[in-house]
Amino acid sequence: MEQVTIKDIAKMCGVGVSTVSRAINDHPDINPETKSMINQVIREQGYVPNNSARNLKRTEAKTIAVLVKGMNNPFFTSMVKSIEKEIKKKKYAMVLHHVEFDEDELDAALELVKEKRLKGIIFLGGNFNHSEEKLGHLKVPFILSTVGCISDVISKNTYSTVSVDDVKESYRMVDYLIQSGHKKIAMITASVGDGSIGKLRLTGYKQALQANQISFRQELIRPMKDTLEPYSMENGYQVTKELLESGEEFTALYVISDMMAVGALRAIHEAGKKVPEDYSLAGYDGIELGRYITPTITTINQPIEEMAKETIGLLFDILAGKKQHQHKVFPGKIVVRESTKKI
Amino acid sequence: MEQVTIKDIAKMCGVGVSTVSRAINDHPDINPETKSMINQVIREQGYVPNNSARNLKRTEAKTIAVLVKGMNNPFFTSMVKSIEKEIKKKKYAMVLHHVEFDEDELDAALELVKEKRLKGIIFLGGNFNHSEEKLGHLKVPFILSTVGCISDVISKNTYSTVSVDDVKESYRMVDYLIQSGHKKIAMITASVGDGSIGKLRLTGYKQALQANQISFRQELIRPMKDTLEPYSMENGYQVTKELLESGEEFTALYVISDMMAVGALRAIHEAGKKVPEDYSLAGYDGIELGRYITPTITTINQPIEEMAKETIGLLFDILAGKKQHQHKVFPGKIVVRESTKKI
DNA sequence: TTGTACGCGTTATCAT
DNA sequence: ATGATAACGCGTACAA
Repeated sequence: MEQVTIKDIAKMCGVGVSTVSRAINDHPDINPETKSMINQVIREQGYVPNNSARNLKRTEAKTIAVLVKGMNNPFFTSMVKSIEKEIKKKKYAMVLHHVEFDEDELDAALELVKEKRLKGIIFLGGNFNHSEEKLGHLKVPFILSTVGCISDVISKNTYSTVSVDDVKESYRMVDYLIQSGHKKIAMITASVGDGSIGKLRLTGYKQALQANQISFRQELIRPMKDTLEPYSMENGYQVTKELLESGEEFTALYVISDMMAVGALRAIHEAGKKVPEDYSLAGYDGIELGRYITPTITTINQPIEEMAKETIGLLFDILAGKKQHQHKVFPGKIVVRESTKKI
Repeated sequence: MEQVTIKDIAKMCGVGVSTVSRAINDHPDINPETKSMINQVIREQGYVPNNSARNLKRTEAKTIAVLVKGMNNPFFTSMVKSIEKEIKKKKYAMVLHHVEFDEDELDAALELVKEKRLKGIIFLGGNFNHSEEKLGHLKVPFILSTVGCISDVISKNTYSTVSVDDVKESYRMVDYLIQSGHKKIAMITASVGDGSIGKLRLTGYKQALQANQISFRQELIRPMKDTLEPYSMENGYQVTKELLESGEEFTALYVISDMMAVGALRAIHEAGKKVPEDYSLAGYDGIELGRYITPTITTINQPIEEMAKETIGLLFDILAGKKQHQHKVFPGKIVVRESTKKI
């Protein structure tokens, strides 16, 4: 595997390595002729600079990383796209990295920082309950965007967050269902062990019930299955199926994510029932699919574009020393579509 | 940004760097006591080895890369998951890399090989029409899995392919529609410029028509829009909408991908028509969503699991020198669901 | 404008 | 079992 290096190119061109380096990196101090000659040879040889060596040598690179937990959720896909657009505007490079639900995003971040000389990190999704000690090792500024609850152990001024108020938005949705005449509202939420987003949204649910003098019934709360992929259609499908078969009465079903709501939709259909005639169905996230599926799904829309803008804007302001770490909360928007109705 | 290096750890432990290195990499020649002592310090300091330096020094790494073109298609997500499982079985590491539709996957591959010392590459999706010259620079074995047509300029024994026969499977689907009594079959295919998968599937369509003595009508062929994201729901939605508004008559609509079929479904619904009562609808890919949406979508199922297994198996056999490059074709399977009916 | 030489953090090789 | 040291491929300060 005789890989061609910068030295080989230099030799072939009869110049020094630094000259080749200058040609590659568009340095000013170089004769245009030598430069084009070198580029010619580079192309012929199919020479590609070794990124490892570059990263090793470079003191700082204009790159920021985006770490996504849970690649299956299309909500994050949209988020990443918006973020990427913003990063490109700033003439920075983005590296995208997925971590599985059972992986440690902080470990991944720590590695990436060393490897790529990152300027900053954006975490998307997941829970992020890490010890302060370990977090202390992460020296670059980072922003938690759409991340679940953060253990309050960590002082809030070491990082930023950008998200919607999950309790409030969840409240908004449940309250809307109640105002629509629903009293028996079932909910599919995160698994019991999950202390994050699922818990917050459940809190919103409880508050809405309480504010409307409806008593809370544990039987209506259905955690997603640990045995299936979290937030997946299959998970929503199975849980809904069990709910229906349990015979538990309800008129509305509030599902913690749109993807799961799609599964719920199918389970209801297969049970011979209709949405919204027999059951109203509400989701959360505002993914694209919710607008295309029939019936279209009533949901809480997270302002993806704005959140992405804010995330990047904030990160760069912090990098420039213009701002301190902050905790931005964006208002969600309830989008009423075909899957819910008044009763 | 004083990052702690292996030297610092060595100094702290009062040992040499090589000893630390041995501790990190589970080398045999090391005293268990020193090893645990070193690991202790490493944890305390939150030391993380620099991957760039490792990759630079290492002669070979047990990693293979998967390059995906078009991250929005859930079909690839499943494929990647299956592939990852297989790679892990072999005790190799996988690096996943997304490239946009307008990026050059070969450039990305060339970079990655140098940077990560890859053993092999798997390309997923896209077209892959590269010059033989440029392809020659890619020294590691690679496999094209579910990739569109490959320019026949390149000699077939420099790479492997694993895929279904797009012409045949497309034929199968269209023939099924014809056997179900459909004669006016509209099709949504790739944009005109795209000489890949779209073209092959169109060929299958034409052949099926011909075999059944149905004349081909250009008006029924609707390319996806270049202005929208390829293979997206929105694209399927818009194209179907135009098709319906054009007044062109048809009884079945065959869409080149399930994701676009979802968009088509919505467009038909909004036009006040029903699937399958007014129009039969068929997709291609066999994504999970097709089983959950109502009506469930008749489609061509690609045997993801088997293809993933074969892809990895083949790659490792080639690496071991046990096999030459091959071109495996898997049979697709038509899955008849609710979205089509006999007329 | 161009070339030489050093160092980035790590692993591999060789002594010890 | 352990330590010193030479690479790995590149960017860059400095000399020419």
